Amino acid sequence: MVAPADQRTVRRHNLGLVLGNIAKGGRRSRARVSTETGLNPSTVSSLVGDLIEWGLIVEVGVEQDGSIGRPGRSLELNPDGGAALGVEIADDGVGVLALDLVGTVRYRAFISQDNREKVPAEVVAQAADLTAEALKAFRNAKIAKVCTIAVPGLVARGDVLLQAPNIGWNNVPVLSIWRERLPDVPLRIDNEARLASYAEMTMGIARNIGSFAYVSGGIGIGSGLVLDRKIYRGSHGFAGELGHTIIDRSVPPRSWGAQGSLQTLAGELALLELAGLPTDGRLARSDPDWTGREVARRASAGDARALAALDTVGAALGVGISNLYNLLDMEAVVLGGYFTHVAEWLKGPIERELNARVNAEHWAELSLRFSGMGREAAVRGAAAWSLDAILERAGQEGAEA
Amino acid sequence: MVAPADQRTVRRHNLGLVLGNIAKGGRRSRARVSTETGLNPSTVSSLVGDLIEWGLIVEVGVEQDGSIGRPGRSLELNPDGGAALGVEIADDGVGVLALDLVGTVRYRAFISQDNREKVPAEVVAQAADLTAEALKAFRNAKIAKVCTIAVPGLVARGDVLLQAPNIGWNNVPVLSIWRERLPDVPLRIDNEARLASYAEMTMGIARNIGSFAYVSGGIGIGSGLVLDRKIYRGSHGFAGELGHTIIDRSVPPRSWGAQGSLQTLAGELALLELAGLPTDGRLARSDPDWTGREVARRASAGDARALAALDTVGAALGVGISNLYNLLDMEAVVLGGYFTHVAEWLKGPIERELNARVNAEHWAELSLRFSGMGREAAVRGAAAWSLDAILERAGQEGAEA
DNA sequence: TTAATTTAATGGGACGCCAAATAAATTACG
DNA sequence: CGTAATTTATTTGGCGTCCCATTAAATTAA
Repeated sequence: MVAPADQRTVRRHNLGLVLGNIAKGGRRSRARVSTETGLNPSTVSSLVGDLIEWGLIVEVGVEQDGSIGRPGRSLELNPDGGAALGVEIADDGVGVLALDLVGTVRYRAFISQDNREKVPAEVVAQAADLTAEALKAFRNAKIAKVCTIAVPGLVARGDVLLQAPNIGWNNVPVLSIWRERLPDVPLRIDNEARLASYAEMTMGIARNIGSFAYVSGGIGIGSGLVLDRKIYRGSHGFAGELGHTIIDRSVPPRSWGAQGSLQTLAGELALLELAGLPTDGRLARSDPDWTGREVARRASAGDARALAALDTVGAALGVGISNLYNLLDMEAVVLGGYFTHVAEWLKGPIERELNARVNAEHWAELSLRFSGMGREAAVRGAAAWSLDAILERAGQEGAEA
Repeated sequence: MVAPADQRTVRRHNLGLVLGNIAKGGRRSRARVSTETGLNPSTVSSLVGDLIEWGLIVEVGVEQDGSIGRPGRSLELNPDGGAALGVEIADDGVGVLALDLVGTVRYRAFISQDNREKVPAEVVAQAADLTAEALKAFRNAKIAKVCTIAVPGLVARGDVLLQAPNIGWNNVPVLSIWRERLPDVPLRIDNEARLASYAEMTMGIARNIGSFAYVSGGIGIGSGLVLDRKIYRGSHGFAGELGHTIIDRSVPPRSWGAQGSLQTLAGELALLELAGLPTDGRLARSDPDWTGREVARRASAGDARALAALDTVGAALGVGISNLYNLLDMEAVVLGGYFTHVAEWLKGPIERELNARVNAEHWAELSLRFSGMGREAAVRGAAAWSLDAILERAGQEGAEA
């Protein structure tokens, strides 16, 4: 069922257009907003007037670029107009990142701890406390706030963490725990890889790319799909389980995963075993960067087993990615997680497989990239997602009143 | 870049809303349109007035349902308001289907011939001639016409058929050949499986399903992805190559396809070989239903090799579909092509694999269905796609003038 | 025959965009 | 140094579109 449109619809749309133009393009005059959006100057004046009145944007002096004519009055998002919060619950700790409306970091914190041994409700409460702390970085207490939590598992209906195998959580009612602590901060929950992909799209290596997949290497292999500039979640929110995808049915099963799935062939444990390193070492220590760094160290030193392991893992990953391309025909794949530490050795075998298997390759240039955000990808994506929510809601709600 | 909105935007939107309501819901009064769309009765009157003036809808008498009050005046799409044409170029022939705006079939034809031996340009010309013939079924020559061609291969930029392995075509400039013959009929080209999926969504077994995949079994295995009620084409139009997806890297290569791809393991040729039937038999005869019917006949008769072959093929297909579910989390998969003829034997092994491999299965009910449209799926989808194009364009263009 | 009910059309008001005119602030140039 | 040129922002008026309230029309119920 599609909603009918009326004048308010138009206003809302154009408010969002102006706000988005300033948010994405940065400081600029009304005149520039007018030419870039295609809206009439007088309309822009009117829209900007509303946005200023609501405290979303501010006038910050005049533009002094020495050009002819009356100088424009610079508009900017009001930094104190809102708090965009991102929280990450990972196996090795809890992190928080707070952005103001301009996108500058106001607060950043990370508590290192092994969440596999913790009680889920306590960790969520901890995250809420950390968020409350982050909010102190904002003077005005009455501003718009939104928080997004990145979790390493499946989320159902946007409120319950159904399953997070790496930290052993099941059916954690994240939203209701949160509401007890911070009832006035709206919360959204989403999968870690999905939010990381959002970070790559908004401020990472996948800017200006319409459709891509972010593939994160850890004990499991998660992925976030961005199709036509929108996060794709699937009908029930379970999309992107690339690690469970089967690429080699005939391979004998391993102790840590399904037979022939990408994650048993290219996950951290596979790499460790192939490289002759103890797999229980990774499980014991909770540093997610250890495997990548250690294998990279050995490969640099010329360790034959490490090099062979990377070739094998890269080939498996290449097959998985070729399946992605053949199904979804994206423009790029961004690799994150442990993959980034061993990028130089993975690139070759992955591209070898892509070349052999992807038909579209002949016509379309597909691009393989590695994330540059390291461990922060998920929190940053979460905060960016919150920021978008605030801006979107602002444009909508303003038009109501 | 997003376009600014103004009053015309609103009018266009609401025109589309009214037109769509009548198109999808069938004959109804202005009052009903008003309550169902949420538009004010007076607004609906005004919109309907325009649509009638432009010849898109007509008033057909009054509603005589015996209920109290003044009876409504029935509105309906004007059957003679447009011609929606669908053409299919398959390996075994060329078909055409013409719908009027109400969706009733006005013309239907199929020329049986082996297109592998034909010159591509001639076949396209043939299709154009057939379309010209179909147009004679419409009295008014000045109505809106749109034609969509379904082709068994990859289409680039919506105008060139890049590659159709089953009929051996490459780089056929379909659109320009068409323009020489029928310059006044706008043409769209798309992949056969993609259009078949559209048919399943609009009038087939996938009605009311938001996200699903149509998987078509032939010599190759093609698929059409519908995500959130929209056909997904990918960045370059190559999405849905499920057949090229690797599910069993370790399997020895076959003569007819890539090593371990779904299509070498579950395509027609694999089934024939496993069932002990000659594969060159299928290639020689150009009846796409032969394999399915023959194997079904043997399986019904208790032929052990045929039964074993179906089990093997079903298992491979099950793995391929489980990969689809794990990646895209759809609500259903619709099987078409030769699969429909052997549905009863495939269902078991497919569901076995899904059960074992799809994680989401625990929470979401996924559904496996078989197409009921047979060979007509693609043409019907093509015609339906044309119909939608006409209606959409009508709403847009009307508002311009 | 009258009342009740439902449908469709009509007129007035409000909203929001655009276009044109006006005011404001700066540079360019004789 | 003063005027012209240029660009920015605002104001005013007109127009399109939707909604609301009213009226007219067409039917059933009593």
